[in-house]
Amino acid sequence: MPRVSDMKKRLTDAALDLMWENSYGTTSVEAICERAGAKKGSFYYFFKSKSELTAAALEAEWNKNKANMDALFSPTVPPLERFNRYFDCVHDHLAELQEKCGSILGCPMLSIGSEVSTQDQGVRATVERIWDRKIKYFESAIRDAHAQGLIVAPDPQAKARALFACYHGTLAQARIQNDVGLLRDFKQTAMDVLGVKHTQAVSS
Amino acid sequence: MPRVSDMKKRLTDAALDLMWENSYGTTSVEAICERAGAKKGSFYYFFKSKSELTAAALEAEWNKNKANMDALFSPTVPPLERFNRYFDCVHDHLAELQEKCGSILGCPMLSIGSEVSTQDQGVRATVERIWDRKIKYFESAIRDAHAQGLIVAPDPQAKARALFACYHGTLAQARIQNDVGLLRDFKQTAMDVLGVKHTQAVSS
DNA sequence: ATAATAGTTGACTGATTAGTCAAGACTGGT
DNA sequence: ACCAGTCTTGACTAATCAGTCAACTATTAT
Repeated sequence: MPRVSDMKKRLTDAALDLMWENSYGTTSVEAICERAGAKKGSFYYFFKSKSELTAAALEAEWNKNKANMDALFSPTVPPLERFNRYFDCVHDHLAELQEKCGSILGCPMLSIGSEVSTQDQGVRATVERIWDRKIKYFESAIRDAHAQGLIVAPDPQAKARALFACYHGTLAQARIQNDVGLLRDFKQTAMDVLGVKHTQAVSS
Repeated sequence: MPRVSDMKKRLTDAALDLMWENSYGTTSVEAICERAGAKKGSFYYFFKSKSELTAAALEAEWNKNKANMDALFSPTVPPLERFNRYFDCVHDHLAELQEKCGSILGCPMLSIGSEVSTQDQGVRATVERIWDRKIKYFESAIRDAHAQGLIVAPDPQAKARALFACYHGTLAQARIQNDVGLLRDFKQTAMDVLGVKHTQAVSS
């Protein structure tokens, strides 16, 4: 069997970078190719459309982050501490990206998903699928916190979805206002949403 | 003085409709003109770019909604009840739009703002400016609720910003998942964020 | 070494895009 | 009636876009 190529990965990486920093709509196939060092023919050898590439890029991003998520939300970590570590991790990552590109970029899945949701069911469904996986981390931590009496959450899934939505709203605001401030304050808001009894019980 | 025209309003209305249902990027000047019944020359008579039109459309939308916001957040209404009425109002509006176009559309300023934030400072700043006005309604209601001992919110502005972000996250999720469910449940989440003592104290 | 296969290339199409412009049409105040 | 000024028109440019294709090249298992 013949030559092997890392072009597929280069293309998905380039696409996610550009779409995250700018948007889905303003990221042209040409620009993706240029950043990936590919010609358009190569692009269409691997993907049959920009839409399909985007779905692949989001899945690839998930696979890159999964191990880290597993570590952050390890059952060996106290449940509320998992959230603190996760929020810190995202905050630090976005702050680092801000130094490179000058902007707080928020969550690429929210930006892309909101942009294409009424027009591209493939990408929309991919975002939904990945989010369902991410929410499971929240749900499990909430269930553990409830079992330990740290919070009252008779419906962990609903609570997880609510917190997930609140967090993504905060990420979106941080992007639009280009301000990490809200992100830093979110840990407190999260504890409010979770209904934690005594705030200062959880350290960072 | 010669003829008067409602074309400016027709154009901003058409633009907001299309951008809300689809996106900023996929809404072409041609499409806006077609819906408004204008030719491209008219468009560029009133606006010098799509970006400028968008800012004008968002401001026009604000002016359309302001009176309603003033009524919903009237100081004559019990403070926590203001939120309930506001969330109901947005919910009903989005549900009605869903019947027309098949999708839950979320908040246009979040969708548009997130899409253009790194590329169009004019539109970005417009979104920020309008949001600052909207947050004032939240802030005032929170301050009143605090004064009445319904909640503990020593920093009403921060609390208002946090709640605003959470709500917009929920709107974004509702759009991407095309599901009103989260929106219906948000009233409870809002009470959690606000730190309301007894949930059922507020009726709807 | 060679052939089957995976990957690459660049030139191409046709559609769509934002934005321009000069000429003309309509209308309200006088 | 008529004109100043507001608005409308349609044809235009030049750029960019997604996507196609046939020919080509590099690799690797045998």
